[in-house]
Amino acid sequence: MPESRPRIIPEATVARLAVYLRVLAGLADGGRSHVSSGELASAAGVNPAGLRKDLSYLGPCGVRGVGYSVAGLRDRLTEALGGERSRACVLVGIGRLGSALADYSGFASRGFQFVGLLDTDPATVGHQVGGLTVRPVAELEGLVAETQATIGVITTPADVAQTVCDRLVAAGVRSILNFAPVALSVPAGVDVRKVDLSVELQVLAFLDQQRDGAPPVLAPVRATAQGGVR
Amino acid sequence: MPESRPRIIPEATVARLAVYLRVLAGLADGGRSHVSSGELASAAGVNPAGLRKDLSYLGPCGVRGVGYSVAGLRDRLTEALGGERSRACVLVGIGRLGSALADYSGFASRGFQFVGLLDTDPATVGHQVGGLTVRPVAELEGLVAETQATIGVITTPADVAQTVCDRLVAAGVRSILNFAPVALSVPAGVDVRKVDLSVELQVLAFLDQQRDGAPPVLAPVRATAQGGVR
DNA sequence: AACCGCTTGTGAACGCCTGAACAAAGTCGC
DNA sequence: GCGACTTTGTTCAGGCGTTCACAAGCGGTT
Repeated sequence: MPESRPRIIPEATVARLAVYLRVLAGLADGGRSHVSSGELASAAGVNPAGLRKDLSYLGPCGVRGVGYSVAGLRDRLTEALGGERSRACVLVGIGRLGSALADYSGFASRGFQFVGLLDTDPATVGHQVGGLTVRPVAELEGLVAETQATIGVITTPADVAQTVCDRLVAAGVRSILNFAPVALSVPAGVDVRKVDLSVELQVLAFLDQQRDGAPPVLAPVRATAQGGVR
Repeated sequence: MPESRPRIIPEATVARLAVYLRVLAGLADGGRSHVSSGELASAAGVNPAGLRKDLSYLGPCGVRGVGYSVAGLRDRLTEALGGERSRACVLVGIGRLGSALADYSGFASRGFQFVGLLDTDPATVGHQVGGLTVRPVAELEGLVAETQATIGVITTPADVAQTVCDRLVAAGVRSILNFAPVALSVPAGVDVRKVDLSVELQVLAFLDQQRDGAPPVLAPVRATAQGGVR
């Protein structure tokens, strides 16, 4: 069984696979044993054909005429997305947002465990957040080396995000989730994903304005925004 | 004056315009009067040619041989993205994440003002968060009608997100930012943008594993830093 | 006034992703 | 045991977004 990696999986597909996995976990808790692509796609908010295409990157994993085994597909997706093993994450910048993330149970339940919380503010250092003690950023390098953390989450103000990022990379972190509103530059071999909250709101504001200002037919209106048809 | 909206602006472009606007605001504060597309693109983490194409949707707004006027471009982007006018937002679900968002200064500075915080938990209702008092969700309809809020932010648990969404839409909200890990279904004419934090982490975990497990040539590695958020 | 360098704006090619139609395959009913 | 129905997996075409490359235009200089 050496193969099973014939082609590479597009990043957009990987993101959707994570969504399917979550839906499947819910179905498994509900006692369901099988699902069709149509039902799964409806729950995930995507097109059934696209869902089947996504799953086909993993090789055949359904039964024609029946559908997909909930437990079987869940296990295969879990393995494809990185396995069960817990991944150590370091969080830098324990403000309001950082505290919320440190407490967010949705991470721990998916195998992501925060092993260190760092901040520069002496008033914050020492506090307990989500079961961990906030430590000074000076301990960043030692903490990463000690815990073998592979993921860094940056929730600092924009002006120090690049510096923090550089230190994380130098310490060995190769995956970074950035909430600071700046474009981080990193060497090749390091992945960055950016979440920009105010940009999301601004896009909504634009769509709102466009709707009001241009009543005549504009873009071909999506029949359904996100959810399933019928 | 004939409106200058000959073509529609792709959503991906709109998201980047918001980023450019933020960079320009920083440059204006720094006293800069002009920028080139190369410098602006570098600061925003995109390709210079793509940036020029994005800006071209607004019509010619630069001077050849010189670059873009910082203040002029900032004003034009501001207008294109919805103007200066403040937009009223309602936030439902005042947990850790909701509280963090209610306090986030990045929203208010861009014209987004929370006019109502709602929660079901009696222990949370009545608390002061970000200068507002948390109110029970029963007041949702009245609040939206009274404040003419156009944007709703959902930070509730997944199982009640759809119900909250339906009530927001029925009350008149036409733009929704969803942090709950479910696909919301809405009628045509309502826009939903979804932020899924655990999916972001899971994509990073996948890329990490792929790097370790498949040393042979994979996808053409981006030379520059920022992968992008589609 | 004309030239030259610099930067924008745009046209075209490339690649990726999405959405729909078709064939393969397995199961249920008789 | 055989036929028909259901559902997957795949193939094909279409659209969208991104990238490269070049012509057009403006300022400064001689």
